[in-house]
Amino acid sequence: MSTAPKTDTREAIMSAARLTVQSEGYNALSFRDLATAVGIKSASVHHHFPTKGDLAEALVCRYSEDFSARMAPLIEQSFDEAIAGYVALFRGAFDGGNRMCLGGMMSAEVSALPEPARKRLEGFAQVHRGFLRTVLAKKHKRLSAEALDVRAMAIYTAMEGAQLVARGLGGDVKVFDNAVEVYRATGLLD
Amino acid sequence: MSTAPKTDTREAIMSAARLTVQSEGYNALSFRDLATAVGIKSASVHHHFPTKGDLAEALVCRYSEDFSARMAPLIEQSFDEAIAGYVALFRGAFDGGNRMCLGGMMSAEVSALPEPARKRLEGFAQVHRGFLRTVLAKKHKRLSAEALDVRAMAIYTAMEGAQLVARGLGGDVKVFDNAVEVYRATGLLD
DNA sequence: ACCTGAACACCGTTCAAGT
DNA sequence: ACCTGAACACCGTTCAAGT
Repeated sequence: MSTAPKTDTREAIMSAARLTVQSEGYNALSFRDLATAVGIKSASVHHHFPTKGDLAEALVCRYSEDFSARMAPLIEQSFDEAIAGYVALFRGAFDGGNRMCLGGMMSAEVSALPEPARKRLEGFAQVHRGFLRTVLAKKHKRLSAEALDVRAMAIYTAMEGAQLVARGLGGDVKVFDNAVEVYRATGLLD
Repeated sequence: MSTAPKTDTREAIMSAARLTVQSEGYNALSFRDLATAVGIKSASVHHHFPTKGDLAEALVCRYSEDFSARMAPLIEQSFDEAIAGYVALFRGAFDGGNRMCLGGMMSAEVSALPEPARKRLEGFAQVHRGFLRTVLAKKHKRLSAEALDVRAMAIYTAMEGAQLVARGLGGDVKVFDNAVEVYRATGLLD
């Protein structure tokens, strides 16, 4: 297999870092805490990720891949099911800890990111736009490619906002659910 | 007058801190940089704000007041004008630097905030809910108070999301404008 | 009341050194 | 290749000391 066990130190660092970024933020991420979590010393983390910015880039890249993989099976489903599944991916952040989409968190902290990591953030937005464009295209056969893209992005931004605000209010899933229900009722998710 | 000149050190600290939080984030805010900006020493900042958390609380509180003051004149206008004015308040963040709503930024970094500051964040959400509820009530005479509240919050979350994502994509106002246009076209802002 | 220098335990990063 | 201790300039915070 080309995909080895992959339970090595580098993977352990990324795994621990991802959770911390989602719950505390990138600026709150510490190489020393990370090192302690995986059982090495702070200086050793730099062997796998020369700078914190390099780790940020790897994290956004990996998160995009993971999100993409979880959206993939939804494409074959009906429009309503695909949208519901997409919403569920964001809603899942509230299960077990007040986490947040890593893309949304990094968007807030973009000023701390080096250029390569910012590019990955654009890639993350592309992943959402691409998925939603495909889903929307099923239902809106007459919309132009541009119109589908713009509409796709609006759904993505609305989901990030519902998650951001609900998180700020103590991880109140009700706030998230209520917002999504209005999105649906008013037609944003049609 | 009860409102004195107010150009004292405390105000200077809050003013500088607000801009830094909006552009870099709360976790990136440094007491030492703040001290340098206002011409005192790091330890002196603690005389005005004992802890960083106290400063956070004061910042969210003040920001809520300012936002509320800027929304107030919109209430007397027509529904469309009020919504347009509300959207403009969020759009203004992109003028001069890639800033972000302080409430949105603090929502992402909520884990770093002490309880009193989190309460102020709830107050900030209340300010938006209260304003939008009043505006929506003009148009939707038959909606219940609860329905108006939920709808108001959904508009607030959608605006925060459009700003968050646009900021993440390099402060691209086009992303923000496009998202708002879809919000409007689909009926979320009706 | 308002400010300060010095100390504390933190932070990312670098580097020479180990295996 | 992978790890380490020690050093650097940073961070929030505390405190005794100044005016």
